Amino acid sequence: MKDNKKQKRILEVAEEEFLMKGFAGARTVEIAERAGVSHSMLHYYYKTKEQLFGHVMVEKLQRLKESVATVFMIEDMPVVEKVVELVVRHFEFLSENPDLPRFIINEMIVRPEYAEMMKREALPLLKDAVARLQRELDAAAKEGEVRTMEAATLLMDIVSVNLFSFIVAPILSSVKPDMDFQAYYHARCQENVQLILNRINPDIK
Amino acid sequence: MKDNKKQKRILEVAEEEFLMKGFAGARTVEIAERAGVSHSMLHYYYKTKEQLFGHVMVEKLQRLKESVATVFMIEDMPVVEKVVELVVRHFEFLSENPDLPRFIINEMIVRPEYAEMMKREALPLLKDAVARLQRELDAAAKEGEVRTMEAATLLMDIVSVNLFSFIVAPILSSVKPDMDFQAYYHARCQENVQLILNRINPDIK
DNA sequence: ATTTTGTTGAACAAAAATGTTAAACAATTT
DNA sequence: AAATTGTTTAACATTTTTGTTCAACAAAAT
Repeated sequence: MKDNKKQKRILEVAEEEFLMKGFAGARTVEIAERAGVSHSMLHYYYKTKEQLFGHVMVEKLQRLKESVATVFMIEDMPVVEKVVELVVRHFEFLSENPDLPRFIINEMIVRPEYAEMMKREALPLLKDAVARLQRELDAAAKEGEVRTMEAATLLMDIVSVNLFSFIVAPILSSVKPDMDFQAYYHARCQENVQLILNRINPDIK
Repeated sequence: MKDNKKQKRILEVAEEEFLMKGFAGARTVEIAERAGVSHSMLHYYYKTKEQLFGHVMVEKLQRLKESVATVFMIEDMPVVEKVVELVVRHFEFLSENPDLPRFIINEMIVRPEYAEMMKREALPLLKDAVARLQRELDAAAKEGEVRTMEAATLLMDIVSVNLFSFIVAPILSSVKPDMDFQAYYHARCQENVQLILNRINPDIK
């Protein structure tokens, strides 16, 4: 038929609702309502709330995977520049999916049944990425371009500073309601790049 | 009577349940059960789930305030050492309240009615802390002890790297089930201190 | 043109969760 | 000793939420 427009719409709204309110907080009737379809339609396409949630999860984990995959997509380039590129790309990914991390982390803790799924989906890729980065860092360290450090630690630093920039954004905006988000994000991304540069080589800049 | 032992127990369990599952996910019957009291007892002390949640919130915001207050409790001391001390104390606070931040951030987004309360409770103190730190940083910058930087940014960096160490801990432990948490936290705290030191003065160490 | 698929509405069933009540009794206070 | 407060049990009422069904109709596919 008409390309399952309504089914897609349900999924879209469900994503928003689940991300905002979590599994327990979201309401199927509200999802249907906001999606502009009848209550029965929702159950026509998705038997249960659980199933609908499953679809959202799969979709989201897909994006998380893509996020990790950006590490590989960076072609041959000096490791320092590569790290900067990594920070920026990760930051951009978060700009487009600002509340994905909060959602994932929460549902992993609140609903351990999904932790397994996430491990299967995202971990192998991540491990590979860490191993590659480690090799490059070690090589650069031999040349004295960067200090010796663990790739896993570096990645954690990158993710943590970037993530936090987004997690606190709603709090900051409630403090300063007239806050300029664009300017904030721009400044924050640069701050984060700086911080990570300092981290891999205290002598840079 | 016997010092409201049961009432306290209910609150304790409610805290755990709300922190783990959020307001929407927690169940009053389960709280009563786990607290070892009857269902009616719970409603005897706390009319509604909402009210019980309110008590938990107040308690938690109190701790958050105390966390912020540590900034003031640090006596006269060179600003660099003070910052190190700050990182360590904040890290220790998180060790004792590992899922408080996730809970607070979540409920702020999911239940905006509590955001107001949090602002009233924690923000004035925080603003004061930032202003004080800024003055000290500026003074130290004049002496060339640290680079010029915004106190708010520094605090954000501290909170973000510390927070993240805790947020990822459950994920890491699911990857390596035999992981040594004690060792992890110890290493992580030192890494974070290093990172922040680099941040305020790239020439240190 | 007919069959299948999508869609609604409205009512309804079932389940889950919250909140209430009353009787009985125990412990504590006054 | 009497009154108050804490506590349980167990039933029940209420509300909220999820999930079902069915009749009717629209749109698309065959």
